[in-house]
Amino acid sequence: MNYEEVMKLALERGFYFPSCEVYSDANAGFWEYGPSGVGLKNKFLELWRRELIRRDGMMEIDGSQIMSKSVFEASGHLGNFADPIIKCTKCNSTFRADRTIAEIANIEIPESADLKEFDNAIKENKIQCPKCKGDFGTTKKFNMMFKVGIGPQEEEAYLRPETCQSIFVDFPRLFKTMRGKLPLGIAQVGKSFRNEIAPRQSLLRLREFYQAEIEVFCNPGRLDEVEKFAEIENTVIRVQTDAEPISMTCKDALESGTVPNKFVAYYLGILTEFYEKTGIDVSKSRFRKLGDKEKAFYAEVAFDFEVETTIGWLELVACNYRSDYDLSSHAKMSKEKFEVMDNDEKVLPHVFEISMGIDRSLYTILEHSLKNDEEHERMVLSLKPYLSPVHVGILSLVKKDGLKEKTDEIFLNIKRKFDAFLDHSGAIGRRYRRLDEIGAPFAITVDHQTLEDNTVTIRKRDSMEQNRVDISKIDSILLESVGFP
RNA sequence: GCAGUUAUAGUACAGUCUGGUUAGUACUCGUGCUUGCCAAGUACGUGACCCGGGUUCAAAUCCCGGUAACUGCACCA
Repeated sequence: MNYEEVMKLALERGFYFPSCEVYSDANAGFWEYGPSGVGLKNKFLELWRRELIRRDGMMEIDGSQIMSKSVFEASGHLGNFADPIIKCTKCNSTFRADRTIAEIANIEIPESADLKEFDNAIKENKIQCPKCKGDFGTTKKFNMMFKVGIGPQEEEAYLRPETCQSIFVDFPRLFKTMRGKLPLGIAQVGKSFRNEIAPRQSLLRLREFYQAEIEVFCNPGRLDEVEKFAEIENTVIRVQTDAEPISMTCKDALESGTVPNKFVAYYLGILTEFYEKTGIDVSKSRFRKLGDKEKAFYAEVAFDFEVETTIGWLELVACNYRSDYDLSSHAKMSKEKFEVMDNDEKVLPHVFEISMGIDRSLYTILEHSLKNDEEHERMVLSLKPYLSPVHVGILSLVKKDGLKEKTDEIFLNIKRKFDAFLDHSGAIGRRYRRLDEIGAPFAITVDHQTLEDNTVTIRKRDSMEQNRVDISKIDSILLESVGFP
């Protein structure tokens, strides 16, 4: 299904909707999750924990969203996360100063240069607005971080633009107190904040968004000593270095030099296995190797995990080899020691990052799962059962003759074990359709025969097929069918 | 941020050009009846003119400003 259909479903069925929508001063780039969206998100994260965190023996932390100025001085975000920007005084269009100067006058000025250099270059080369030939105002820095004032003195601090900085600054304590050993993965789920110039397309470009980030700390001298590589060596990943993505096993990716070492190949492998289990069609995915100009300022090698959707390729995960960029800057700035012992060797670990955009992932899951079943005139959200916000609908065929009471009783018995939804009202078919749209894989229906022999029917969402089972079997059937793989 | 388009119930749309009665339709949603396993029928019901200002006797409708969404450009650490 396309973006519009997903949007309609999101609005009608409580997946997500605009924030503060009853007020006219609501800002762009802020959206909220409704009950169905939260259900999906929680289960997605549980899968993430199972498939990546626990599988790899990582630690998970939960850090502050507001962090001190020094953190971002060290991380480079105060310097590099800002673009030099020029604004046309006539038509108000905004341009990147460095790029515009390079394009028109063919002069390369690094984006971190003093702002006066840009102003001088504009003056000397008489650079004008490419759109309207108006004059430019002075160069300003636009920083994408939200600044906040702490306490009555309004001390300068920032909302984090990525969750991983807490992982870096917490690393020394975690390594010591949690008896860390390299390689060590530390993960975090939480919100990040970026003051996007043009937020667009609901969950796809937000100013406040969820990330699930993993930072794996490793000894740079041992990137090919990865025993667990055997687990994924035959896993097929899709890698794009040139024009088209190519399917290859992790082993082939490594041996052909497409991926630099076993360490990186291992994580690309388990990441692909994770996404396969979300129901996203990984045959439409690619790890796109980024060129020097596209990479983030901290990245040495970078692969973006992208998935094809009806609105084009979407970047769901950034996989960056950040080397010792972060730890060495934090060590320098804080004057703390970030080196650790790896066997007999003292090393400043390097970092490989798997930075996942949760909101975009959820959108992609919805788009890849939503099907129009024309034969039965219904929309079906074919979510993996373990990701569905509602596991099972509990329905009475009719309300009367004691069926309602019997249905209530069944609901009472399972509502704490499963995400169950009780529904008595309206035509049975309509209730099935509603459950189909929020992706509930099963519906249990109580009918007159239930009162006679204690059996109910279980309807499957995708096939619409129904089986009659004993009430005592419901628990074990659901347990098996909606459990995580 | 620039340009274009748009903004009416939960959703999709009509009405706006040409200002004037109780803002209409479909689906949805709620309650009853009916049927008794796939959006049926039936009756009743809930529910909206994006925000602010102006013009006018009178504004959903005209004018100005704002906001948001969509498309394109630019931006995307």
